[in-house]
Order: sequence, then structure tokens, then C-alpha cells
Amino acid sequence: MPRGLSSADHETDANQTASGTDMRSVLLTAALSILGEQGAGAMTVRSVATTAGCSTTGVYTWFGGKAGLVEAIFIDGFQNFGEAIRAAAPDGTDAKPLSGMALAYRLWALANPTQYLVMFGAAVPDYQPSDEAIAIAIATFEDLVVATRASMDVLNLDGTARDIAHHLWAGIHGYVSLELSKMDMAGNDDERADRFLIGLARLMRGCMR
Amino acid sequence: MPRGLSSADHETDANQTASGTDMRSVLLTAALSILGEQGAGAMTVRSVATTAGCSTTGVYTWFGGKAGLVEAIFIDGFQNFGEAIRAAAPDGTDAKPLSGMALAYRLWALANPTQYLVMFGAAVPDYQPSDEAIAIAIATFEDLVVATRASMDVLNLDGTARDIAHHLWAGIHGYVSLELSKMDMAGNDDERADRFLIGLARLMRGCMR
DNA sequence: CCGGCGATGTAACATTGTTACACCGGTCGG
DNA sequence: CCGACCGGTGTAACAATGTTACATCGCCGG
Repeated sequence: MPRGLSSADHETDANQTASGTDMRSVLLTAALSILGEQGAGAMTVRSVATTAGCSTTGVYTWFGGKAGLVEAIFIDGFQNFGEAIRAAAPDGTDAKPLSGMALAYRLWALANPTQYLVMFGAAVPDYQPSDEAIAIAIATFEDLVVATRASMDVLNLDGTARDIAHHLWAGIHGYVSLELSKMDMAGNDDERADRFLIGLARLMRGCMR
Repeated sequence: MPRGLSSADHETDANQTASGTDMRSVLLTAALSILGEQGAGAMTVRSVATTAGCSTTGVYTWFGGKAGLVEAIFIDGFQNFGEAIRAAAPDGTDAKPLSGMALAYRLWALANPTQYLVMFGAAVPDYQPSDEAIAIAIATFEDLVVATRASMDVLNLDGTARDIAHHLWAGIHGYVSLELSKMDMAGNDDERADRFLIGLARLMRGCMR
């Protein structure tokens, strides 16, 4: 009964088509495609199944239902997202170590707006991430905490790394989230975004206790 | 054909029950009640109509459909929200003029989490606010711009008031939004919220160009 | 060879948004 | 005073969606 969440479960199984991709990843890819191109409302069980080339039953055998599929999208999103964040982590020689991560954060969100909404907004009503999914999300946050702690010496930061990382995360998320909704009051502006993100990182240098 | 958005249209009409409340406000109240108590997923046309004591047709005669009802919730939310924000606007003698608005912002969002999600998140899929609704939302933002401009002398702020107000809005929204989702990585903490909001207001005093 | 088990498809069911249509009550022109 | 219109209302139906029951197929172990 494959109701699990990790795609690695079936990597070595024989449940594969000739091309070597199993039904689960095909379904997940189809769901992500529909989500990105047509929005969360168009991501129905039937449309995903049709795009994946199977019947609606496939969603239930591999994900247990639509909620499981959304959870897989949630987890997949945080894994890709975390990868992008870690890739921009400071290497210790950067003069503005946190700005790079902030910019990487914004770029990933702007490149994957609908998935970001599933991860942080309530794009799918009545979906609540499971404990395992939340743990994965928090693990991504921990990467930010680690990078922040590593930067504290360079930036002469006060306070705990966790607090500062939380402030940073909240600021970036707020800017990006406002930008993603159509509520961008003063128009989209890359330059203002840079000012905000860089200023936010600079804020951590002592202005905030 | 009452498909409009303003509740004032019917204030002087005769379409009233004995208690003096018309069907439209009864439906809106029912929708807000269900939204707050059971979430966006439970706010179906039928549940709203049943709670309001009429048939599903009522939602279509007074709001044109579910989208119109959601839009009414959106607008109602921004009107109440804006009122709370304006009530906390600095009076010119405040030493920390922007902190009060930031705190009022957070308190309103925490008191009306689901409505806040409808307004700023994508709680209802495939709903996009109309131009009129966006205009009302931007009007609320303008209040923040005005208050910011009035505070610029007190705080010795640089830059344009619109930019600074946008920074401020983004920061508060990010903190609250993260707090509202269950992704609150480091746990809910009023004291940290205060540090963030006050520090954010302080950030505007020169750290950010 | 065959028995079991998991994956799959078909078809049904409950729920939800929506629409068609008939009814009812007040209003206004004659 | 009367009848036609018109807007609000309810009932019932329809399409779409999430979900489940059940039969079928194919593979693997004995």
C-alpha cells in the first residue's frame, strides 16, 4: 500500500514504465505542471491523472488522495527551495553574506509562484501539512539559522542566530508574498526590492537587539 | 438586479425583514461567521445560505455567485482593517509613531486570521479581486503612506514616503503571515514580534536609503 | 501451474457551484 | 380598481470534483 511521502521508496522498485519513470513521479510532475501553468484551482484529480496518462485511481494508489498529492508538492517545493537557498549560502568571505540568500530566496519564489503559495499561503483550502512535512520545512529554516550564525561574526551581530534568522525570514517572506499577490501597492520594482532586502540584512547589524 | 458591491445600495430600500436587516448583510454575516469558525473550505454556498436562513439562490441574487461573496468579504475586511489601522495612526506627538500602527496591524490580523488570508493570501482558489476591490485595498495602503509621510520629520527619515511605507508594510505582513501559517519556525513569541516590529520601524530611521 | 497481491480502470456516489424555471408579492400604468 | 410587469425566492436539475467500491490484469512465489 504505497501511501508514503518519500519518492525514494520506489526508486528501486520494478513499478516502472519502459522509460524508467514510475507512476508516482509522473503524477507529481503532471501536478506541478498544471499548478504552474493553470493555477491551484485547475489542479484537479482528474486533470492530473489525465495529464499523467492514467486514471484517477492512480492519485489514490500513490498519494492516498488529493491531500497527499498536495503534500508531495509541498515537500518537493521545500526540497528544491532549500537547495536554492543553500546554494546561495555565504562562504565566509562574503562581505554581505546574508544579502545573497535573500536575493536567492526572492528569485526562487518569483520563479515558482504557485508552488510558493502552496508552501506558505493557503492555496489549497483544508490542506494542513503533516508533522513530517512541517519538519522538512523547518529543516530549511535551520539552514538559514546556520548561515546566519556563521555570518554573525562577520556582521558583528547581536542576539541569537535563531531570532535574527526569523526576522530575516519574515522580512523576505513579507516582501515576496506581497509581491506575489496582486496587492503590490506601489508596483513591482526590482530596485526597491534590492533596497529592501539589502537594508533588511543591514538591519541585522545592530539596529535590532 | 442587485449584483453590486456596496451594501449602501439597499440601506434605504424596502427589501428588509421585520428586524430591519436585509438579506445581503445577513448573508455576509453568515459567510464571515463560517469563515472564521470553520475556515475557507467550509464556506460553501449552501452552508452560507442555510446559516443565513435562505436558499442558495440568495447568494446569486445578492452577490452574483460565490466570487461576489468572497469579494464582499475581501472589501469588508479591508474596510475594518483600514479602520483599525487608522485608529492607531500617529497623532504627531508620538515618539515612536510607526510602531503603534505596526502593532495594530498585527493584532487585527491575529484577531481575524481567516479573513486576513482571504485578503492577502490565496485562500479561495481562482478568486481574483476586481479593480474596485484592489482600489479599496490600495486606499488602505495610502493611509499607511500618509501616516509614514507625517512621521518622516519626527523620525528624520530619508527616501520617499511611498517606498518606506512599502518596506514597512512588507515587513509587518511577512511577520504576521508567517505567524498565521503554521510555519512559525521558532514558535510564537509576542516579545520577538515586538522586537521585530519596533526594530522594523527603527530601521526606517536611516539604515535604509 | 496457480494463488495472492498490488496496480489499474470503470463506474458509481456525495458534495459543490451554477442555472433554469415557476411562484409570489409589490408597484405602477391605465 | 385592475392587470401587467418586475424583482426576490425556492425547487430542482446539471456539470464538475473528490472519493470509493469493485472487477480486472499482471507479476511473483510456491
